[in-house]
Amino acid sequence: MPKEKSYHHGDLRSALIQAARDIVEQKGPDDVSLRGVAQAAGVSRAAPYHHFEDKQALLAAVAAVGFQELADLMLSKIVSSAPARTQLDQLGLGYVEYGISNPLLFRLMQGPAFQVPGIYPELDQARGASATPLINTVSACLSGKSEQQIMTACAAAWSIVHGMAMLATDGRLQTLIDLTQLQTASFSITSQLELLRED
Amino acid sequence: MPKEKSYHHGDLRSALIQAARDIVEQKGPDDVSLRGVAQAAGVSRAAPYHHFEDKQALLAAVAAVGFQELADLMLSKIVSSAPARTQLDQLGLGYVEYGISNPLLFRLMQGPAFQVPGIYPELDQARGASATPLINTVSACLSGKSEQQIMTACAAAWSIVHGMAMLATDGRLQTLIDLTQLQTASFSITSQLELLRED
DNA sequence: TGTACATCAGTGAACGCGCGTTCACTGATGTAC
DNA sequence: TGTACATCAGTGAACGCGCGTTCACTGATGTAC
Repeated sequence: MPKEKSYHHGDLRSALIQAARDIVEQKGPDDVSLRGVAQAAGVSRAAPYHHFEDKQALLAAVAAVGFQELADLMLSKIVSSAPARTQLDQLGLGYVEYGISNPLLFRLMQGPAFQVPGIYPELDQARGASATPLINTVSACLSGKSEQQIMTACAAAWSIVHGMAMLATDGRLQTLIDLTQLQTASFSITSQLELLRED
Repeated sequence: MPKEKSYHHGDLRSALIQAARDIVEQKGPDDVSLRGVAQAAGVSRAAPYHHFEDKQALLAAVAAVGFQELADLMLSKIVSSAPARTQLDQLGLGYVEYGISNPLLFRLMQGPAFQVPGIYPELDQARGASATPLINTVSACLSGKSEQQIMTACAAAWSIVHGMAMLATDGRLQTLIDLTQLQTASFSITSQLELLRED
């Protein structure tokens, strides 16, 4: 989309985010270098500094894109006519699926550096947006319950999908179960939990 | 325990693991340098190479210690006279508690580099030992159920405690619930899950 | 018990590398008149 | 419409740094006789 051989790039900021994202997914968050990103974008080493304060700011922008995509995927899984509890399953599967589809980007997003609020507002907003649907749906499932019960249930629901995503992206879950069953629409996360109840 | 001013250290291998562990917990897995570890152990930069093939091997040894501690803590939480389902809660709380108590070491242990089996046998064994109690206890809970059902329940149980530990160490769970309730013996992980059932 | 010698666990200096970042610069763009 | 000029987005060279690792070395240890 940019002009073929212009001195100015046209949309270098987006190109850098995309290049960084590709490198994160190919080599892992720890092996991303600003020089490599600049090279992949076909630009000099110093060019990124016209668009990002430093390396961390670029990675934060990548993480923000990830959170937006995560929220989009989760919401796209919801069948709005379904009961709340089914919607919760759908959201959860979206969460896990995103992690499995973008394992190293997911790792970047979950890194400790990007959990601290107040540093990158864009990231804060995207992170928050990815949490909202889950909270809303759990609330819908437990309407009438106390605020504390709802929050605790949110923590449990979030924990299980987060744990699944993390373990699966590490290949650790595969020693126990066949991951492809997670991708099928008929699989229900919450119903698996019932196995753990006393019976 | 080593002689006060000997040329030879005495037990440098253990001292390096301990020093590395301290630095991991203080500065994070990504900011550990072999030079820093050597310095912390009061030894020259080259000394570690007499005990570890390279930096990665030292970190693998640190991770192995972590998995051993994790397994020990989980097992220590079990009250053997309790019903299997209670034992499962106890194990799970041990898992979460270890993660919260050793957040950065826990992160190191869960890093992708140390999930690949066959490279560091000692690490493989420790990692396996930390998984066994969970599998055994879930099996006891679901005796009579199919192998696949048991494995799926293992995956669910592991996922939730893993997710809780990871989210809690990032400070993300604290926005929802008060973590101190996790530390109380009366808190039951599996019973929280029941909130998510339809009712 | 004493001595020669192999082995082991340290030292200290150095190598080479990739990295984040800075700086003076230059070409392109857009705007005021 | 044409020109002067401020501003912006690039370049390329360089700085300094910390790192993992290697290598020849040396002091301590332990063992054979």
